[in-house]
Amino acid sequence: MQQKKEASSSSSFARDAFAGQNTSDRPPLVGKEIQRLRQEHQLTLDELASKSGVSKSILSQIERDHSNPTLSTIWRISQALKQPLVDMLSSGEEKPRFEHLKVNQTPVVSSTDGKFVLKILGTLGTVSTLQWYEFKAEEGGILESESHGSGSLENLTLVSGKLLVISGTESRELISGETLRFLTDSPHRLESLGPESAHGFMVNLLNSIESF
Amino acid sequence: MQQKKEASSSSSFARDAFAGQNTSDRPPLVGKEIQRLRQEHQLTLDELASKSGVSKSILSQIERDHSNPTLSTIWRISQALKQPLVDMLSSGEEKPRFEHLKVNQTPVVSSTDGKFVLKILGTLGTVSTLQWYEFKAEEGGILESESHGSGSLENLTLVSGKLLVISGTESRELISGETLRFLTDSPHRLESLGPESAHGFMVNLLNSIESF
DNA sequence: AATTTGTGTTCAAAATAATGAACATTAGTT
DNA sequence: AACTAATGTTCATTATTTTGAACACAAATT
Repeated sequence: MQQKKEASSSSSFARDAFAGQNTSDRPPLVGKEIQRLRQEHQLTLDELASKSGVSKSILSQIERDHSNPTLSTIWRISQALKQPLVDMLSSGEEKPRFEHLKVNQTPVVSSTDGKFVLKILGTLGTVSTLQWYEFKAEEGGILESESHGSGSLENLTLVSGKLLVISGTESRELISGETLRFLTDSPHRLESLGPESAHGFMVNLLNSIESF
Repeated sequence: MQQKKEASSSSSFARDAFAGQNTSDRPPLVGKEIQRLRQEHQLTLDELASKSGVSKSILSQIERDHSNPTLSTIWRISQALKQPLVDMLSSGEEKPRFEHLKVNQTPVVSSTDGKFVLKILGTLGTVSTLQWYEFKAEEGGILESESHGSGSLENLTLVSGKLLVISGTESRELISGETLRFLTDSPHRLESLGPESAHGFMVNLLNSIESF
């Protein structure tokens, strides 16, 4: 179960198979990105190895694209670098696109207390690629949302009122006239701070790889 | 570390190490997602195997999370399923980021008489063209637009006021709260009828639609 | 019912990713 | 310069993914 060509070089992976730059017909080359992140964190290979549990020899090879890492290896590295796995692979990945289109009705969603009303103005795509909304919320009105999936981007414009936006561990306060864009690949929450009722628009881009 | 049990089973990967559901302290389990996509595309393991170049045996194992796939393997599968690689790994990833646009950072376009003000809330893409706007128009304010190209669709929501929309030979009158979708493959024109100033929101999809 | 056809699962073997130790290479000190 | 410390690369070995063929099972056909 061993021995073939390549006695000296431990692998023929990248040099032979993936010589060129990633032109989206080859697996993404994560090497340079990982190296960049490691150096940004001021870590040596040894340090990253002990932090991630991945041996430094394979780290060295991966950084030079001489090895084809497994999912768990990439994942352990991304954890050690506190970088979402997805971001490490996204360099040189495909761009957002719109596929099919089907225009639906415009349903209204409201919170249980009726204080937050969301009007879906339009939806694009069979797989929900794009949605846009108008919303109005009385003081204390809250909208809780689940994750919309990786790469999802929400664009919120507040016409009037005051709004608190919480996404992941971060939060922002919006005042009238401001626009906020944020990734919605984690649960998030909107809260109208009042006293004036909040009124605004939202455009949601689902599965758009490119962040802003 | 050395010496594992498991003589008969080809791998000890998932059953032993990643038994539970992904609680974001383990590599993402892509199996179910891949299987879902394959079935959505109505492909058998054999068909996906030949499309992707990945052997069906390993496909079977990956779908049941009995193997820890290689980056190139995941990538080949994602290509065959026409699914961005990143989306297949999306379960259990998070990374919220914000871009906060202050009031004065929002570009504004206005007609020469200053009666029609268009606020560009956001633009997506050098690739796929999507734009959305907020607008306010005093009585008599007019916005004239050239054709946006075949298949372009404009989605207009009026928050307040009265608006006349003319596209090609057709025209519609909008009142507060209404939404209008119309093709903009010919010159078109918006006019605020007053007396109250018109205020609304627009989403423009360029070259992405056949009909609605 | 028996046979064929289609589909997913397991098996033994081969390819290769991952590991720890040895080696090479640079950078910093004496 | 020579020595040392720190960092990255290569080597030999081990562990695991990947493959193609054989297998099991079910659905459809005869």
